Amino acid sequence: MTTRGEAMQAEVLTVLKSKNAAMSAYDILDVLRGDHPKIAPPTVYRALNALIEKGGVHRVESLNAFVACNSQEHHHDHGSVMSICDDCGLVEENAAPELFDSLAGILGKAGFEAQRHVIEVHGVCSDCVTDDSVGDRTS
Amino acid sequence: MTTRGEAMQAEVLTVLKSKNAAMSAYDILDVLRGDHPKIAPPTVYRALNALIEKGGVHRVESLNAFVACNSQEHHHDHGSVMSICDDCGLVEENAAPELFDSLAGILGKAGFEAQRHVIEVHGVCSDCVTDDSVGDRTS
DNA sequence: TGACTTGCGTTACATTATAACGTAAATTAC
DNA sequence: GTAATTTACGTTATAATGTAACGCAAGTCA
Repeated sequence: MTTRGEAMQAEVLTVLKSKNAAMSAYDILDVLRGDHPKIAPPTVYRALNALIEKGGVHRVESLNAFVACNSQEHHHDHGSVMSICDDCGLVEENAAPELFDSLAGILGKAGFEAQRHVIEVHGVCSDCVTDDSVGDRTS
Repeated sequence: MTTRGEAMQAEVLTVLKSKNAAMSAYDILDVLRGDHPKIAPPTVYRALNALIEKGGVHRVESLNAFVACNSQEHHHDHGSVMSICDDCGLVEENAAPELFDSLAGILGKAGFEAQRHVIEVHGVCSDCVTDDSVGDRTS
């Protein structure tokens, strides 16, 4: 195990944390080009994959994008539910242990052995629900 | 409302139904090129989108692919859980009404108004769990 | 039949992601 | 300390997925 690459991972994580919303790999790439004019996609994808393995970043499958995992408690063990506001782009993780129990029951009955859970709910966050205005979508 | 395009939708659905697994839009495209040598991506995507609206096809977000909805009962109203076998590619829909109640509770507390649920569980299906052999993955 | 609407086919391109290769950095052996 | 080894990084190139936009053909209606 080396420590090479961790500098880049830290930079990517900083970029992601500067937003509450998901960013595409190419969004991140554009930001990083400020400091690294010659940076290329594989560098970003490698950093992202390393961060995902460590649990510091989640991939949002339904957006083909990435978010920093800001939750103090690591509910990765039980899994978590992502809520995605389609209005402002806010992405949040919600703990939901009983939901995973329920899932395990349903799929276990079918003889399915679960390994990875993708639970992403699109909708409108509390801020945007009460906000009459429209078109606030970031980007 | 016109009936144009429904022929293509029917063809796409037939292709999808010929597999128990998810297919990418370009997989479908390749099959359709047999009968339609000059077919292009937008034709396939338009047919897929129309089929998805009607409920005959689901998009698998975590695979960037599509499956025919083979369930007789339409649990789309309550939503459904997709199980995806990473070994053989099998994709199945599982009814899970109590799970959606649980989700509604969790997100409702946070003030989130859900509109679309993406619930996809990757793992190994019952056939592949009991099957010692490996590398059976279709494609 | 002619005016109008709808959406299809096509071209071109945008977006997302990875294969592959040479090399530089870190590690280990000596 | 230096050579051998391993690791993974940067780079180039390309693959895979998805869509904008335009002109025209099919259907609709007067």
